[in-house]
Amino acid sequence: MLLEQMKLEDQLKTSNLPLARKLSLGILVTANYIDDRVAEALKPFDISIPQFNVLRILRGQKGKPANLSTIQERMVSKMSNTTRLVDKLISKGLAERVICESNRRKVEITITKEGLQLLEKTDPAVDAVEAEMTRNLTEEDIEYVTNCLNEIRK
Amino acid sequence: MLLEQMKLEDQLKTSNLPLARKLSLGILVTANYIDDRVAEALKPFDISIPQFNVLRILRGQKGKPANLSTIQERMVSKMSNTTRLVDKLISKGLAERVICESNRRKVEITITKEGLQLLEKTDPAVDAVEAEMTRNLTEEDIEYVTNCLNEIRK
DNA sequence: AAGTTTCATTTGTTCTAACAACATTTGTAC
DNA sequence: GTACAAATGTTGTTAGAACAAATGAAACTT
Repeated sequence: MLLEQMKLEDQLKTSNLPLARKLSLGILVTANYIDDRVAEALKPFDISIPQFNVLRILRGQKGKPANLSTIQERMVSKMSNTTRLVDKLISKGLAERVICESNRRKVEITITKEGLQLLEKTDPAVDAVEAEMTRNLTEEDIEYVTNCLNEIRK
Repeated sequence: MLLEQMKLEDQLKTSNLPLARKLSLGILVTANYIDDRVAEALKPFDISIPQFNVLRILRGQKGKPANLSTIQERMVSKMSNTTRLVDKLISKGLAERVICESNRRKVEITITKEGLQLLEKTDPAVDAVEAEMTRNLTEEDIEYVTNCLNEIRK
């Protein structure tokens, strides 16, 4: 499975692409790699990455309900149809949705006990993947790269 | 449009997330950012990013036809259904497909003159986006980050 | 040389994403 | 208070992705 990327890997490492393109390609390829690894770690728990991300956002609320726009603000990808994503979580019993009483346009979404329990099981798996992926990097490397990435998005 | 990411951006920059997660999140968010920017640059030309990537792969063959598996090896994402992606290019007149004579299981895909002309128009737009995104980084920064990304995928 | 395995691609199906149009509630201006 | 605009979600539709099964061609085995 990883061998399938070999050819592109070679291009990235040896070719004389313009630097900016090499970086951009490197980021895209690495993001894909991370997604694959995380998705694999989540597979035993029958949950997709977007669903997992929403669940973590809900947990991050620490009991305070989130409405849809809050979730969208915190998602990594734009997620045009968050409604149906939340539907999925609800149908799995991992989240709940109530119409907000003070502003009935809004909707209050919370994570259920089952959702929290699921995250407790997935956390170690995802943490392990993340730790393994960065095993060759020092703390300084990580800080440095993170800062450079922030510069790109400025 | 960029304001919508503020909340997540804040998390990334200020929060005390574990370093490995901060890096992983940073890469994913940046990859999304790049995709958005490039897609925007390609919009006037009515071509999606996957289609654009295939076209560039075909051009990189310098006349030598590519078969499907070659294309897949060079794509950033796994692309389960490359057949239909190439169909799209063909229906737009940007690529051609012939059955390989020496091994009739294979298929030979080439870029057409129209495809090349399209790329000549998109190149400056995409180059500009890439240059603009890396404007705050030095060559050393880029090399350094690229190497770190390579380490992650090892 | 007939049968089995492997290779390269295609096709079918199901699920998700993107985009736009719609609905409903709230806020504001007369 | 009625009218109009803005905020917040939902739904419809269309296109693309994921996965598995199927097709057809070449290679291997005995």
